[in-house]
Amino acid sequence: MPAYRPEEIEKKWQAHWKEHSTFKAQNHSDKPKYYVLDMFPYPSGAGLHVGHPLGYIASDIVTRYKRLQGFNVLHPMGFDSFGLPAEQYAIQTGQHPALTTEQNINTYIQQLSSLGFSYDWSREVRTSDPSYYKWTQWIFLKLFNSWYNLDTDRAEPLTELTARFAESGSAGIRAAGDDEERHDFTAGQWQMMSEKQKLAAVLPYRLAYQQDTYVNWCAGLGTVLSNDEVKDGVSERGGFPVERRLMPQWSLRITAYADRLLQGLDQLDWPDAVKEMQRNWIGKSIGAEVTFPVQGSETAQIKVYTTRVDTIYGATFLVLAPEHELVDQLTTPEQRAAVDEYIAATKRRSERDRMADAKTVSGVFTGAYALNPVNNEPVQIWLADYVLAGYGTGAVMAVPSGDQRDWLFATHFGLPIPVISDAQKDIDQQADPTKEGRYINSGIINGLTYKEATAKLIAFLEEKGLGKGKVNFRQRDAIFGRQRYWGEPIPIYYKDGTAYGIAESDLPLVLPEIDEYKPTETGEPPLGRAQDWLYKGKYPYELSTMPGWAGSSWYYLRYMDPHNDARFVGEEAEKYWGNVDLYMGGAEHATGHLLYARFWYLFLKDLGLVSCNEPFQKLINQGMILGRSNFVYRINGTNQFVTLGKKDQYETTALYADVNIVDNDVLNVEAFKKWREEYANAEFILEDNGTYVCGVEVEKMSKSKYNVVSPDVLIGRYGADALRLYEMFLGPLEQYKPWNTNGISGVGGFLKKFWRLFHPEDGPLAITDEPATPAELKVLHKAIQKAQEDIEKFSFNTSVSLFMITVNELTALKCHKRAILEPLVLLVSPFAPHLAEELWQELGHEAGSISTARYPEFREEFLVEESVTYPLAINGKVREQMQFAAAATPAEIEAAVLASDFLAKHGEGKAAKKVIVVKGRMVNVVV
RNA sequence: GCCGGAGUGGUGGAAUGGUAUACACGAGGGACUUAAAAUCCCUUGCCUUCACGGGCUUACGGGUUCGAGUCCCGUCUCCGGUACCA
Repeated sequence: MPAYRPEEIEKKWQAHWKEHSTFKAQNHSDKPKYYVLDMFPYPSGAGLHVGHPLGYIASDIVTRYKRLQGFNVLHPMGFDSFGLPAEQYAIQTGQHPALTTEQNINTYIQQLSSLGFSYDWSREVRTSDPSYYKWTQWIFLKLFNSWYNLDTDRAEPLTELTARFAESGSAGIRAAGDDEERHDFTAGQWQMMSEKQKLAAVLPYRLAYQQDTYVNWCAGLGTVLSNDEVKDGVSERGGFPVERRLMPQWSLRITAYADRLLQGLDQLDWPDAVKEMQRNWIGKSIGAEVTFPVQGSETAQIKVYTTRVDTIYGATFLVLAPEHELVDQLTTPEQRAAVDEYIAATKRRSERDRMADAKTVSGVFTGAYALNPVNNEPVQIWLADYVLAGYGTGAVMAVPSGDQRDWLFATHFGLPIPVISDAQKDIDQQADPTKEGRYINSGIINGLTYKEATAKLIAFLEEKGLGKGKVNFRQRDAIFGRQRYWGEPIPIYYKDGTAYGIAESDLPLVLPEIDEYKPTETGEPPLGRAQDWLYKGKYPYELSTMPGWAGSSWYYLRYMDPHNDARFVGEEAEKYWGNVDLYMGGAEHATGHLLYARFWYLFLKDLGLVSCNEPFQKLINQGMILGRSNFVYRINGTNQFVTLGKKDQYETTALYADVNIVDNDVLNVEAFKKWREEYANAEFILEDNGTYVCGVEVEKMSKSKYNVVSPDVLIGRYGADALRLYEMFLGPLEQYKPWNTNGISGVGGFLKKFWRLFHPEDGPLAITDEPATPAELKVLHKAIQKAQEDIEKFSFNTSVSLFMITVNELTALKCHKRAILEPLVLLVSPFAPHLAEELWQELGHEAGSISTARYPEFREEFLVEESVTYPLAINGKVREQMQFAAAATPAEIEAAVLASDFLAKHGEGKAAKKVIVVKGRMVNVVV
């Protein structure tokens, strides 16, 4: 083959790999295992743009490199194929989402294959496939049939709980979750209960449970959303408003695992940013719960949660969430109207308004007083919407001298702001939350330090039964139902209004066909339209489906043993593959998917079904590739467009121009006229050199900005190997960086030069068996050393530069020797696998065998130099260079430098005070 | 506000505390060509000088060091996350 023709060799090898299942991974091997995982995509209708493959390319390089290093590598791909877009499309067109999803997946597979990824496609999974979601449902049933025992600190089967109920009732059982939802009973009472009563008693213990919950209701999507699906008060998908609403919902008790999810982070090799985000999301806080009796009431009391119990003597009022259950009871007749008005006003305001308006202080006095438990002083009870019903106890003790929010509130309503520490300053200006100093005006803790005071107060409150130390988490349980069609049916049916899990032997519960993908007339979810959809022909099924993150919470386990229909993953396969060694994906999943997947893993671990501590040992977030948008400037009120350099002479409007008709920011004017009908007669004011120059902005790639670049076009023009190299060459993997198609010609040129080392003048293969020279060996081994170092630290951009430098040097040396070029093919093969596979075969190896070869061995001895060039500096400024034998000692070098005319030439007549010689590096003369 | 991350040529970026600007794009000049594409060669941080050379430069201001893009302190800007969380 003469010239480098990527279009030919890439198709050839892709077909070969497919036909020979080159990358099929075995579940039994003597080799050490390595599991490289990409976050699987949702197959959208738009297909891939150049930003998507970035992480896949990087993980494929690691995969191929690890194979050459002798590992048995698992590198699978699949599809997160349930989801809203397909369903929205179905609503509009009536097309079954399964159909469009299938088409989209086929496009994805075709595109991914054209990039030469070495996936083991025999392990592909799709979350919407019943043979897959059978096991998603199975895990749900396990959650449904488990509770969390705080004494053993793990999940246990519900049967163990009910056995204890039968033996000794609910006494002494410590379970994760809200005890307020549960009732106490004796063993005798339990035995007297009907089945329905028993199930009701057990429900609040389950790890998958149903309960009336405040949810994020999104009317635009017709469903509830979890916290991580809501951004800035609107839905992440579609940007529809979201409001708080009380609804019966299925939830998963992720809060039971909050502490373990927090602790586990320490052992993970993850970016600090992601770990920190998870820590913040879990939001552990250590404080105390304190009870304030209500003045004039025998029974009513208000529990507050505080992290600063030491400031309790400064608490001059309490603030309750407007939704607090005692509000009605507390409100005095005189304040009734004001309170009702305030609550109504709060309800009218959407979540978004409340957030946008965080600075405004609002609140209302209930008229009631509580008693501060440490000194029995009466404190006013107020309502304000800055207190959240869902966090802590829904009530706070306000300490205006120590908390800025309380300070603003007190200032606004003219409440007292007593000083409680001798270290507090400028209390009339703002709150001072200092923990320094000693307490004043603080009863039993006067004169104590922060630590002493906290301990003393908690002991005091515990003794009186009015408080206790308490740990709180910001994280809420995860809402698990969606009122949508295109998701896994929740395997629950109702008998006489009580929820039952369907039998495991009846799984999967297959998604039924329906006539339209909309809610029913009565407002039930779409599944309400299914005809005769009843368990055992008589019991109605749950109508909500699982959220998008259900299937993605365990897919990495299924890849280990994807065709097992007896178990979610075979025991042996799970033991062999263990957990994921390298997980590559976007940072946007930091608090959603990555937290849920860890939660499910810990749960499965508790049940003895998996064998590691954490699912993903190392995580890398690839950065996003941003689009580079181009603009044209239309003179207002005309169809005239003015070039960037002259636009300031006119009143213009910037309009997007498709980047595919712009080259180096120069607009192809004819293509622009043809691009859209309204531009057919456009006129142009050009630069003086006759071109139309466009404006530029870097922003996210999206259709509406006409800045999307498709990999297909670039592969057609430069080849997949060039695209792979170029995406890596753009910059550090984790960084955000703009796409600029122009640069790809650079790596294209590199590949051609590489090819010419084997095929001089683009002629036939011309490789010699001559022994390599020391200079050539040095180039090669420098490359082996650095390529290896770079891959180990995921610095692929520098690897590509390294290859370019290496090829430039070998070209200059006119090197066409097998001894140098054969190892070089191996070095390049993880990056440009098609080219490498072709050359490997030309070099006489079996077709398609490069991935089973061994990585070349680095040998230090070839790098040893006889002489070294030292830069000579005066006071750190380099002035000259001088050669020394590599073996020269620092003393010899110093003597030689001082003996030379170096100081005379550059020393400005000063004498040398000191000479620093760094062996092999440089010489610095201090004068 | 709080928590992360980042600021180096026209652009993407490189640099174990040791010759800043590698590699590539773009730009300028040239060769080949009737011309274009492709390819190849040269120049390309800024200032100064006819030139040799010299000076300056890693967001800004300090510091540590023989020596700082790199370490420390302070300031500014940008990006991401998060936010009445008591």
